[in-house]
Amino acid sequence: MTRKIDPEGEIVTHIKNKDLVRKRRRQIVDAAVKLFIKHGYHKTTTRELAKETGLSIGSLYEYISTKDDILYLVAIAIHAEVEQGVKDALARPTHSKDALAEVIREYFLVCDRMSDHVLLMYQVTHFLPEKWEKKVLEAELRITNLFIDAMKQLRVLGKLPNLDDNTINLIGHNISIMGHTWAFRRWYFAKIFTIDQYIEQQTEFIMSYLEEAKN
Amino acid sequence: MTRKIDPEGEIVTHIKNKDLVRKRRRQIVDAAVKLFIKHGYHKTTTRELAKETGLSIGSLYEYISTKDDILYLVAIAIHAEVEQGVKDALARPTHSKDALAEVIREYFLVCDRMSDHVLLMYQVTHFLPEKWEKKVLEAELRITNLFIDAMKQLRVLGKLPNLDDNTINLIGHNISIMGHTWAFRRWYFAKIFTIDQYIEQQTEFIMSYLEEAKN
DNA sequence: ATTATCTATAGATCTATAGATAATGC
DNA sequence: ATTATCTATAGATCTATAGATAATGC
Repeated sequence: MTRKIDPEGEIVTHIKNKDLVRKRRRQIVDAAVKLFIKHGYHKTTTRELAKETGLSIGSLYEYISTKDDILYLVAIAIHAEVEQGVKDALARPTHSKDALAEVIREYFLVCDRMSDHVLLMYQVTHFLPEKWEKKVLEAELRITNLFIDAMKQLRVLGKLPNLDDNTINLIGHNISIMGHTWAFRRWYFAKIFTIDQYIEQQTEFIMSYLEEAKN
Repeated sequence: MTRKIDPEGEIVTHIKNKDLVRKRRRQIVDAAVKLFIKHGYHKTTTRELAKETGLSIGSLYEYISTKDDILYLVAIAIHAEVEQGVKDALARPTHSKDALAEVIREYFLVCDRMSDHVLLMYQVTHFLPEKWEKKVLEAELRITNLFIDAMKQLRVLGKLPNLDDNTINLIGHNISIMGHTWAFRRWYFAKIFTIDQYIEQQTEFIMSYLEEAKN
């Protein structure tokens, strides 16, 4: 079920050894995430990237063909990590009586852990070459769909009111964005909430709508 | 009441004529907004900015002292425009029986008109020198506070349940961000909603919480 | 022999300023 | 005389590649 995403196959390289390519690109992504978060994409130079990766610039350019490629690798890696986090939560047996709340909670915790990454995505997605921007938006949508599907399942079970699809879609996106919101409004929220309080309040907000509509 | 914000006083210039400074900076901002939206801040060169503004680079640099200054002028201008839009809505006599819904509606419409600007802000706020980033976040907070104050007023009038301040703050931020959401998830929402439908649905979402809590 | 890595640098910018020129006001 | 504007360019990068060197496998 957990479809393996292999985006790297699309970035050209002259290196024959596939495992090596994977390994080096992982190094590149790790270095890039660190530097992009610190200085942003545009202000990070390929030289700095090479240095942080531990390769020479020459070698770096054997594994990618343009600086944009690195941005794409980073974007995909971040989305994959968030997606995995949510999927893990979905796979785990639910202790809470409310499965949806459980998923929301795990997702918000992922967003909390990865808030620098979330901010980075908002900064740079738009700078990807169109073809790759599309891929990244698809990844984003895949995550949102995890919430939407969870709600649709509950709807079938009669545990949720019979909302129409568009409304459920909207709620899914709202959940997704409320996670991001914790990341990019942390400068404010951290003054009045812990992450747990934030989760509790937002969950209540979402649930109250889903409950009320039931009647 | 409508406090005049004069951020420009803080950017140094050798030009004596205050009116001229205002005029030229307005030109600069107009050019910059256009180019930044099109190519992003980092990829827009000072030469392009000068050309679009109609000044030589030399002259451009008489009105600002670094490229960052231009970003700051742009950020403040955009926030001022959004803030003004919402304030206008608040000042207007309410026809709707629900004052809050009216304000939300106008705000969302502003976000719809200015969605490119909203996206731009998410890209660049973090690249402002710290002192100015702070100013921009304050501007953002001022807008959010318009919603929060509107709700607090309703609370006093007994038209809203007696929610605690933090909860109202959170709802205020949610409203603020739902406006932005239309901008940065337009690629998806435009497929399933018109802006009017989006407003209606999100308003219902917010209101249902405020109503329910009343009981 | 083949594959991976490195050094050195071409070539293309980009920001910001110095110093010269034009416009404005007394 | 003072204020505003322009031209020309210094000085500093930055991406990407060519061609040389080192490591690996038969």
